[in-house]
Amino acid sequence: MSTKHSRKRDAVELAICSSTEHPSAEHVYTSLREDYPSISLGTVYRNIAQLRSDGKIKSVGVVDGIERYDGDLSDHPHFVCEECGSVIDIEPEDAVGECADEHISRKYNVEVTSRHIVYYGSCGGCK
Amino acid sequence: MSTKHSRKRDAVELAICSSTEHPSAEHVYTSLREDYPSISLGTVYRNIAQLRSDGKIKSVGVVDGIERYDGDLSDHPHFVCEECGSVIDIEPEDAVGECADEHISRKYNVEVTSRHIVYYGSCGGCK
DNA sequence: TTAGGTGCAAACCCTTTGCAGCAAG
DNA sequence: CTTGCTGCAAAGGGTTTGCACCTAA
Repeated sequence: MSTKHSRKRDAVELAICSSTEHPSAEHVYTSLREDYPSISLGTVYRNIAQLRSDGKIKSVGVVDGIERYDGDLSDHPHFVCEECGSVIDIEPEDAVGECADEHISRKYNVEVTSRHIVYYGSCGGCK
Repeated sequence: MSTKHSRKRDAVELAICSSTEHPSAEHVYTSLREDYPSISLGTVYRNIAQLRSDGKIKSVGVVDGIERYDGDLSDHPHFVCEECGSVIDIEPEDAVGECADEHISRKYNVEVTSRHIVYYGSCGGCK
C-alpha cells in the first residue's frame, strides 16, 4: 500500500518528534485533540504503526504496560523513573560505549541489528 | 502480609529458575499443568508477582506484548530475536562493561538502581 | 474515480481481581 | 482458628481491527 499524504499523520509525527517526554499513544492523542478535535485513538495507533515501519519514529519500550515512543532515531540510552514513569534521554557518551554487536553476533550465532540500554531508578522529582 | 508456604509457588519459582528460555506466565502455566493439573493462570500471575517483590525472580522485559521472566538475578544483557521472540542470555563480559550508574545519577540528578542492556536482531534459527 | 486515511465501536489479549472455598501454621 | 493461597470467572486496560465514510491525488 503506497502512502498518501495525511495531515493527521504529520501531526502525530510532529507530536512525537517535538516532544522530549517520549509520549505514549494516549498522550499523543490527548495533545492532538486540541488542534484536531475529531481525531480518534485508533488513528493515532495506526499512524504510529506506520511511522514506525517507515522508520520515522521508534519505540523506547514498554513502561508500566504502556508503549512509549521517540522521534530521536539516534542510538542512545534512556533512564526510566520507576516511580512516575518519566523517560529521560541519556547522552551516549555517558553510558559505556563501544559497539559489541559484531562480537556478540559471532559468538552467539545471531545477527544484532539494534540495541537498547535502559537505566532504572528514581528521577530528580521523585527521589 | 507475611508469607505462607505453597507448593505451587515453589513450582512457579523452579519453572522459571530452571529454564533457560525466559518463560512467560502462560508458558509457566502450560508447563506446570503437567504436574499440577488444577493450577490456574491467576495463581501463576499472583505467584510471579510475589516472587518478583521477594526478589527471587526478575522481569526481562516485554517481548511482543508478553512479559518474560528470568531466575538469574545477576546483571546481564539479553538478546531478543525479533522474529521468533526467543530471549538469550548474553555474558556480561561480551557487552561493554563498566558501571556508569554513579556518573549518570550525578549528571542527570537521578538515582540509578538497575539497568538493562538488550540486543535485538535475528537468532541462529531465524536468520 | 480510486486507493489510502479516519471515526467509531467492538474485539483482542495479556493481566489483574473479587469471591468463596482450601490449606498452612 | 486465623490468615494466606487457589480456582474460577469476570473485569481491566492498552492496542488492534472491521466497516462505512471521507479525502488526497
